[in-house]
Amino acid sequence: MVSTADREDWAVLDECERGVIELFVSVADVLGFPRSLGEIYGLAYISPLPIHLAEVCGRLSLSKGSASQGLRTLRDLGALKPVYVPGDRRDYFEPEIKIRVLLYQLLSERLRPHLDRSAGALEELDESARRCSPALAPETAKFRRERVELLGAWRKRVSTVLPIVQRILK
Amino acid sequence: MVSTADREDWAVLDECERGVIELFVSVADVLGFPRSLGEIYGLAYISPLPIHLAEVCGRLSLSKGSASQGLRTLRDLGALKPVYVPGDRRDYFEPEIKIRVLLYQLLSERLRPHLDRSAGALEELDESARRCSPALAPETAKFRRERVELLGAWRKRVSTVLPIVQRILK
DNA sequence: CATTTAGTTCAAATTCTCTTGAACTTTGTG
DNA sequence: CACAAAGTTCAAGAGAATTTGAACTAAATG
Repeated sequence: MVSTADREDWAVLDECERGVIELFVSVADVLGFPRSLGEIYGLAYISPLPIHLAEVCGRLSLSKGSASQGLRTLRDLGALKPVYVPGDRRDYFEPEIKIRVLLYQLLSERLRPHLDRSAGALEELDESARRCSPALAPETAKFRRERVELLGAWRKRVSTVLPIVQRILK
Repeated sequence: MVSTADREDWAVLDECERGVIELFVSVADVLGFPRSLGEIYGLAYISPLPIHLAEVCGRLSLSKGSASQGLRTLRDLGALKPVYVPGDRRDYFEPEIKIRVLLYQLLSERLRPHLDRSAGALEELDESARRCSPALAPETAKFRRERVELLGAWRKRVSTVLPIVQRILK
């Protein structure tokens, strides 16, 4: 084995690469994702070939731990897709570049689970409202029941609109 | 003035109120807002009367600083609306409860500014790509120009879809 | 089967965000 | 005009989220 085997030196990011990565970092920020996710996706996006762990560490100066976690999260989100490279043991990834798919998966992974959880929470809330009612002035109890009902209506509305939005993105 | 003037004791939240507030805390979480915003909006949402600063501090055990900031942020987002109460110097707020309006304002305040900023960033990127081209293999330079162009297409697409979504929420 | 390489895991450290609380401004009251 | 009440501001503290790095597992190689 050559002496430089485990300490490959990766090319420093040029202006254009930095710009693209910066843009994705700001997108990650808006979406509430950690900076490193934006960096990794950005690198994948502007790289002509699939990327792999060591490259991410080397070119972005991220620790192996961060890079590994980041790659996994992005794969789980569907933002990076595994690519099989024959004769190479490393895991390569290329970016999903269809905005429709990206947004669809984002909505599915983030909003949908919350909507599902809240369905259960709303039922419990309904019971809570009922349980608390006797201790309250009748008009207060009524007001609360209405507000809790409204929450249910909101949930329904968002649940209905979500698939439509996803379809529009087509 | 009575001795208890500045140390009013507010009713402890009952089960139903806690439940509603908890739900909004989880919404805030999904949207990447601080917990306190969820709590304050939740309190306003389940309160039959407009709320004010001291009430927020007292019932949610938040500091005056947090409450003040939180109320302002929610007002800026359009999630809380100022209510004038004659003969009372305090600032009262009631919640915006039209989901359409809430979501519309959320999209406008969060996504729109980012889209606008990115328009400028993309132009610069385009120049960057051009500047970096001479130093690259022709096919790499071409690949980059395409990817940068694609970013522009994404932005356009999202900019187009956003108003449509807002209209659907009608 | 010992060694090397790819990748994962997780506790500790770091960094960043949010909250607190005290000082301050402003406005109303006697 | 002194005082009280409402609200703001912001530096410092507390807390949460992210990143690191070292120890680990798994798989390939000779």
